[in-house]
Amino acid sequence: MSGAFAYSGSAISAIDDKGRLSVPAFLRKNLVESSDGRTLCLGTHEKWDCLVGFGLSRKADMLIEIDKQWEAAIARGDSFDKDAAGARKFSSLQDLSFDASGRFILPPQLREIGKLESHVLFHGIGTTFCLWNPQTLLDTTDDVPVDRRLVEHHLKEAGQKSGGKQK
Amino acid sequence: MSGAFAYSGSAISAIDDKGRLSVPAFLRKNLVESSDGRTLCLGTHEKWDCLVGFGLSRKADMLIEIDKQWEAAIARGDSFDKDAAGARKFSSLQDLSFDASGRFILPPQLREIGKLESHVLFHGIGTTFCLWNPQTLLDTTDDVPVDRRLVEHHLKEAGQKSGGKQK
DNA sequence: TTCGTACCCATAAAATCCCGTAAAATCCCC
DNA sequence: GGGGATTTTACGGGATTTTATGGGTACGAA
Repeated sequence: MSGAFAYSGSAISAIDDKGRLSVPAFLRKNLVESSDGRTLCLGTHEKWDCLVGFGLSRKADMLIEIDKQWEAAIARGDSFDKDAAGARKFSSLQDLSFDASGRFILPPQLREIGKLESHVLFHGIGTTFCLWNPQTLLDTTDDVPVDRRLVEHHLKEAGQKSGGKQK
Repeated sequence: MSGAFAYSGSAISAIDDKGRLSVPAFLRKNLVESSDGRTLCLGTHEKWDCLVGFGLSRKADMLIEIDKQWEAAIARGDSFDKDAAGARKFSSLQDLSFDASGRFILPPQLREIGKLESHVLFHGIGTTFCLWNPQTLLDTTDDVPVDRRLVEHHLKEAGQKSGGKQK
């Protein structure tokens, strides 16, 4: 079923002057399969200071999930606020399509909330992946289990590139 | 089935002097599919201080939901007033059609009830979407789970635009 | 006639597509 | 298993198309 996608790995990617950035190649295949096209769902993370992403099919799963909860509740005679559940899950989610070369436009709201500046660290965590400002990830005091050495490596790499280009 | 439409994301849209406003592009495709044409169903929200919208096909789903509630109630030995449920769901609903450029006229009653003034925040919550006065949404004490940062961002954006234009 | 509404045109801004390039990853043949 | 050849990637930049929105106009109902 659609839950068969396990996102893993990490990579860094730059945001250009037009606000575009490319989906790292290692996520792209998964996204294309899971979305039946080049679509990426992006939203704010409920707890962490980053964005979350996944393919379209996960949205359908979320809808089904809510429906199941509702049915279970009415069977018990309990009330269940579908709209509240939906708002929590869907309100920040945007469907973005990326072009043949793998790039999409990062909407300014999400960019601001995710504190994303010049570089974005993509970071698979299983059913979803996260988009971090690498510095934020290093500085965070939240309990985000990542190997800091990896982040530092990516940061160094990104620094070299942009450092080399800014003449 | 028709429930395949998951409305998500948010955007702000302005009401012009004629009372027209445009359906944000990200909702339009869904609406056209779900309505087999350019139709939008709009009504008041049962609990929140906003309007609800969706495509035509959702009306059939709502009937099914009421039926499920009724069946669940019978199974528990409770009573369930289908007519009351129907009235709650359907009486405020209007089918509106939007033109080729995506605009429709907001009926004055709905506009008043939804407290909609110059700008409307469209806000997908899964099977439906909401139309809020952004300020009302920020001020609300109801349990409406939204990322306030998003609403604030949209408000700021809208303020800049209209602020710049009002000479 | 006069209002309300659908339709048409115009425009600026934003999103999408297309083409080019250089670096990195992959292949492949001896 | 090395090293050049080919393919993929990550970007930059320009051209085209879609949006959001203002404003006019014609048509049907009151």
